[in-house]
Amino acid sequence: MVGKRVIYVCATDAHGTPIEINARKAGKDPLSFVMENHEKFKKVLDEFMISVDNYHITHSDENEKIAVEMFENAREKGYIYTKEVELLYCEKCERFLPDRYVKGTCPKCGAEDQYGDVCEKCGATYTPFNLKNPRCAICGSMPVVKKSKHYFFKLSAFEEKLKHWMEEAPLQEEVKNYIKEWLEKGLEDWCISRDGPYFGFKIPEEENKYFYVWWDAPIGYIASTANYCKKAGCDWKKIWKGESHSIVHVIGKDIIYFHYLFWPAMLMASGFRLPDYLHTHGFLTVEGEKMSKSRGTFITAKDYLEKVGNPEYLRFYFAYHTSNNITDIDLSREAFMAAINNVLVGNMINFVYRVLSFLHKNFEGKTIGVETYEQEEFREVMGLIEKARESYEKWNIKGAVETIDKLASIGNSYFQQHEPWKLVKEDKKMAHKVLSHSLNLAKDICLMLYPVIPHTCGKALDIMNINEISWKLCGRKLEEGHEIKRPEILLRKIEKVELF
RNA sequence: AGCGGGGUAGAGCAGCCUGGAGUGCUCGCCGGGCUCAUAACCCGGAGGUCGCAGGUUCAAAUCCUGCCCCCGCUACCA
Repeated sequence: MVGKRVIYVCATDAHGTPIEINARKAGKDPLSFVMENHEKFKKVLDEFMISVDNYHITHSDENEKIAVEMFENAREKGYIYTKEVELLYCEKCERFLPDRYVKGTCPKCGAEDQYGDVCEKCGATYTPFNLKNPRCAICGSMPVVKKSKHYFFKLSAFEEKLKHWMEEAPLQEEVKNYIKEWLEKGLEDWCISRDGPYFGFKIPEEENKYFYVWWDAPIGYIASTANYCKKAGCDWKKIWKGESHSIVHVIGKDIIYFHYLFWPAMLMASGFRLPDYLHTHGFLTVEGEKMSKSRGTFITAKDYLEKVGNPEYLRFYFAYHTSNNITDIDLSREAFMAAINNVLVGNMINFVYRVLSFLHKNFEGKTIGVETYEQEEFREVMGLIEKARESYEKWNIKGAVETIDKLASIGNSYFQQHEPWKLVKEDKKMAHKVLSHSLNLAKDICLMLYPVIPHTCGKALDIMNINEISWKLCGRKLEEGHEIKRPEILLRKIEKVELF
């Protein structure tokens, strides 16, 4: 909208132990299991109007090729080595067990049924070897200790470079503080291989060893770009190795260290450029609690569509609550209703509609020429338009929405003060001026809110006969005689929410 | 346990870095107004010992120390 070209790539994360195990439980092979998910995700993106330019999957030819290349590249430079390690092995399942697949009694507080790496009761951390009465989380039998050779990535070699990058890059302060801990503690080398059975890419020259999912998952960003470029005719290497583009990642706070430590180190090791910015957001809670299947507060995108319907309500709710920090955002029935009914529909959309409706009924939908935003009531408007743009650019979406909401309040207030419904009987020309000013503001509100609710704003802009969705139209007056179409209700309030 | 984030009106936030009267925003609540608009909109109001206790300072929500509570992470779960 501001004239910059954006390539938005993403992918389904296909690999890992849980996928392999869940597929098996469902009686499916991992690939078809994952492809089913992939199709579902694509559908959800589509239904929520998330316009990803390329939605790929990490189990792809491009990704395997680049993952292997980056591995070979790092190996040539001496950043990869192998080491024998002792791991727990389940003889019945014939597999090595990741920490989370071992359960037992906490060695510290004696709490039963705890994971192999952390006790949820007392918070102690340990290795699965310390766990009392260890059991395989899949079949329940007693695991044995078994040796295996594994590949390690020399993360420790990148400590200084990462420190430097963290200091220089304009990243969120909370995340910098958080990551400092790892850097100050000293980085350990990172095990990047897993024994089969595992769903992933095979490591070259190995029989039964696979890349750990977090090796190839972030490479999926590059692979998705490569896949896009194949279709769009661009050069992914220029994007990921040159300076022609900015690279921005958007992630949740649970995967911070993969993206701020391991991933940049991987890129450095194999001659890629680093991301320019990473935007990290918090978790979604429901009624103040973690989403929980047993409490019935586990909501999927599909549940939402079935129970509430309009994806724009949720888009707006998230936008209205997402600021540029890693605080969790809470989805509660009451807050949801208030945001949609009072803020979005009541204030913002209502202003747009009352203007369209009045102009259509009284002036045949035509404006007269007015110099916009010069009078006292609109003193703040140009500044607010600029503020909204800045907020969007700084990933402070909430700030942008609040600013647009304020513009709607200015509009409503202006409309009320000038009472065009009275003026139209006494001084029709004056009333016409008021409506023309109001339409300019309504147009700007729709343009600015377009990224959040594209369907509704698109509909409103179409009624206004605005065909170009561009930020540069914000603050620009409509020509004398500009005509609108017959308006219709743009967005309705929610009667009730039965999400959970 | 260690580390990170947070604790500001009934709810959700901003303000804190770079001290200057609790300053602000949204919802909710109360009172009034308007009737163009989707019981929408406008004006006014009530409501807060800024988690607790100390300290620094002429002055602390803001800086320092200790404590309490909530959330998250702690590296082969992804």
